[in-house]
Amino acid sequence: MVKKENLTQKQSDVLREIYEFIAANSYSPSVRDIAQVLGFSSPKGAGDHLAVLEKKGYIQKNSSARSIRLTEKSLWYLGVQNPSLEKNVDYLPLLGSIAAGKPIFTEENIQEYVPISAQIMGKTKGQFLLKVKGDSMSGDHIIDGDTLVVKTQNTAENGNIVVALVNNGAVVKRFYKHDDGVIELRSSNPLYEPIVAEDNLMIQGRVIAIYRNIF
Amino acid sequence: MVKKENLTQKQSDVLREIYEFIAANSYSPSVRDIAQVLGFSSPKGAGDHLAVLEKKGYIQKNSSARSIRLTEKSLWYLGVQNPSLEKNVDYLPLLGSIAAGKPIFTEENIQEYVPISAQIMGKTKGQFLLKVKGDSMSGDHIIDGDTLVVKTQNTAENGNIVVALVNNGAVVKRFYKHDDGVIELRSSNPLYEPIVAEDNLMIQGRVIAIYRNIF
DNA sequence: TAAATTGCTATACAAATGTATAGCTAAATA
DNA sequence: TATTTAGCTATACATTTGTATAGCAATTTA
Repeated sequence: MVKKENLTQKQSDVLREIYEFIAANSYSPSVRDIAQVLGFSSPKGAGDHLAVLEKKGYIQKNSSARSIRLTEKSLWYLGVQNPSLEKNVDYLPLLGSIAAGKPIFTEENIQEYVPISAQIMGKTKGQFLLKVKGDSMSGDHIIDGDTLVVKTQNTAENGNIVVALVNNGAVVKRFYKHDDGVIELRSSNPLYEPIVAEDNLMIQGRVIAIYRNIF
Repeated sequence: MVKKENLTQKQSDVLREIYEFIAANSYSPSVRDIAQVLGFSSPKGAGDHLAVLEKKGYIQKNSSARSIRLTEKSLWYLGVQNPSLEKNVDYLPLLGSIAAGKPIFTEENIQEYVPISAQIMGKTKGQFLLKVKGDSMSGDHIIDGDTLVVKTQNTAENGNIVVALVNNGAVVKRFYKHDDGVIELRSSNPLYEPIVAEDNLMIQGRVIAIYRNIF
């Protein structure tokens, strides 16, 4: 499961209501609009939530009327697309170097939110981006600097290219589970030895797409 | 020339200002915001223009603060894209099988327009997408089914991966020009013979990025 | 256990905002 | 020529709106 604990349930409700309002009206709700839908009798309740949401980076606003804007972070958090007219773009978090022992979707791990075409990508719920380091998967034509689109999942089928967390951090490998239960993570470059099952091996997701810039 | 006579110059100015404001702020201007930029000393001047623009179908609004929305008609009129999307997404044509002897950017060639993240792609002017067929470039880790992002240009430097039009259609190859002027298009898979210069060889563009779906 | 945070109610207020009234000039139209 | 339309100025006003003050209860954190 992806960790989304950065917001409380109430804060999440408020954020979702803002999204719903903008999706329906194409302009931002007022503080009182939010309070009314959430059942608050005072604008202050909603106003306090807005302040928290802004501090945590989920919205932007200023002192003008109806000036709330959803950030890319909130679009990813809600698992929704940009509410403004076109329905083609999703936002995926680009993760930096993933350290072992910590949840993968922590604040420090997320470098930026990248808009991705839903049209060529399909549904992007629970996906993230990861930069490839090294040439251990060159046999699968995945090379250093490539950006991977990873679908979050904690199991895999034999032969899947997965992102896994082992002792020394995150690795990209082909997944194989033997009959005796031993898990093997194979590089597709023969120069690299396979990693054999360890207790603390955790599958983070499956690679479903690759992006590469050629300069 | 497309007729754009449905609006007067002043009305057009007001409409453009609304667009500029939304593009800059991601929320609608107030009546007074518009009046100020246009140099009116009264909100009524701007308000009258808004009423006309709404009656003519260029905007929608209600009595709420900052509730102006641009219609598709106005986006077309101004020759712009949705201001909230324009920052992040460009549309690139995905070309089908390119036949020799015809211009590359014909209507029949364009299968669809794919929204592409400008953030990971950079400037996309004059670019197009092309599906790879065959494994002749597998040595460069470009394989069958990959989608190429191609920058339109009719020259290339040695070693560039280019899209070229030869007798039998479009090919993706590495470009080399010898001292004697002979042009050689090399596959990176040794199983394929190089193509040597022909009179009707035309460079269409250079490959600047690759996208691949893994199922 | 003490302090901070969350999540509100109730009330108030100044500023922002949409809209109305009245009227003016210049240009276009009938 | 008379009338309408476009394009404003000046002023006013009722809401809408963001925000502040004061306070309370429950929960979480230190």
